[in-house]
Amino acid sequence: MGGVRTALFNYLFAKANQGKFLLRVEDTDQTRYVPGAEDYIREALAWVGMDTDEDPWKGGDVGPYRQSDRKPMYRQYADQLIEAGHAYYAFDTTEELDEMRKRLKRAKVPNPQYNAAVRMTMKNSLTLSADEVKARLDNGDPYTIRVKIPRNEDVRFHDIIRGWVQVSSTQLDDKVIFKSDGMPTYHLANIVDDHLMKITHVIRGEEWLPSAPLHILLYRFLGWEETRPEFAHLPLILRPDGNGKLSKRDGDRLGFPVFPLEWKDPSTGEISSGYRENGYYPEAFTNMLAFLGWNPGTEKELYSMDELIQDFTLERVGKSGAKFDADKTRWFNQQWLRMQPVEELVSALKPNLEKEGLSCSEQQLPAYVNLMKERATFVSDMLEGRYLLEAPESYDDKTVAKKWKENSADIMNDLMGVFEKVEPFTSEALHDAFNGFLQDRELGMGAVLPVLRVLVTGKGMGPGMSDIMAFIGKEETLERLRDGIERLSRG
RNA sequence: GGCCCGUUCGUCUAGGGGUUAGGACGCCAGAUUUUCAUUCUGGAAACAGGGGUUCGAUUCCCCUACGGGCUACCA
Repeated sequence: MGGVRTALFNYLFAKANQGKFLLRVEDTDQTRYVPGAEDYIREALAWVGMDTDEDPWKGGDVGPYRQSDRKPMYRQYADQLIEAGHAYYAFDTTEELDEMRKRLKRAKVPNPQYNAAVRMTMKNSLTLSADEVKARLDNGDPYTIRVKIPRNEDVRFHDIIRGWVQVSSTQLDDKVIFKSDGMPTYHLANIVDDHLMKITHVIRGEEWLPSAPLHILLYRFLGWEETRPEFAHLPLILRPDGNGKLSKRDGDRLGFPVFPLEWKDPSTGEISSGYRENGYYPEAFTNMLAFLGWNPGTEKELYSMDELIQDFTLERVGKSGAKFDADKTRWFNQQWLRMQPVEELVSALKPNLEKEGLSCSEQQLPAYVNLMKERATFVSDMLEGRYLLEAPESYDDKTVAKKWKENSADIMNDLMGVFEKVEPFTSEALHDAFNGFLQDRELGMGAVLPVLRVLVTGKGMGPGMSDIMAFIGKEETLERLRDGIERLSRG
């Protein structure tokens, strides 16, 4: 959901500014390839209603839209950087790098990195002779290409959300920008692609803030400063238990889905539940996500996607991380459920009823929904009203224990007599008949109604009884009463 | 450890040099409803701490504390 929110903010910003929203798949790390992930992303975006203007499937003017398909495009920029003296070949093995880090750690170097201070002690084209470098290259020895971070220079850049950020280049390391497998790392690929694809705004999570100075430097080294996109680093979504940022690995352990759609990890087979499968409206999900870090500055909280587009600005995005709140998410869903037209709720409820083996006539469905929707957060909550469709199999123990008295059977029998004469069997008529009965017999509501309810529905709570009885009809009502009286009388 | 970012009710947040510091979720109480839910009314609940600047700081600056992020041939 963190990824969905990042996409959402990008989408809203693009749409609010008459821009285009394009999807680029950043799959430069082949070791992390996950089958099905692309389709999942596509489906998730479709579910929440973010239409892409250009993407790997649809194509567009600046494709391809998958970095693995753009592989041949990157090398020349790495070479350009080497030629300009902003990058160099590095031949260090993993073991040598580990050793270097251990060495720095032992020496208690405050900032142990592959940087200006150590690069002259490593195996790279800065330390090796030109002949040796050429020999290694010709020989096909594995190598990476690293940026040569300038010494002691303040890198300053403006972030739309955070204002001016300044970092000393001394803190930066000579990041690998081109891997030994021939693929660029994120840092290079991202800059090259954003430039080539004419990206105007980089709106991403705060976890990227520390590498933003590197990106600024790369734009400069590549000579693209003039057209460099603007940056906006979004605050992170934090775990409700206050322990770090929300991550995929949190799965359902926190008691709520962290995935928009159900996700089955193809390697472990582990299933993580999704908001969609849990009965959330995509509108509620989006609404909730938008308000994690953004607000319109008014008291309006219920926002459709179109309204979000209308009111969204990056200036109103906050700076601090937001703990995810599952209760509020449910509340958003409840609100969205209520805004649904009855027909929508009817068609959403149908499959739920079927799954439970319940059937309800088309004519009765709207009435069912109207009776139950006020007390539902999810469509499936309306199943609570199953007693509208079938006689109860058991009676709520608590209500029976508290309300079923010696004379209850007699009272109910008399009440049946009253209901029998109600014609037509409407809610209003039943209401009047019932009240008349209470008056005649000088009985209190509390003594009679709960008993009536438990007999007819089996429950201790629910919508108004006259509505329920009118819904199920005279015959069924009387039958349930007869049946219930008998069963409870037997104890 | 180093660097970067952040800090208003429990949570999401509004606000911004002088306010009874506002709203929402959740919680509690009352009203309505026989009940539950809904609805309505009310309530408890916050400017992390210390220094400055100022007539006046929650708001501006610094320090500390706390939280978070990054520190890979991952993104």
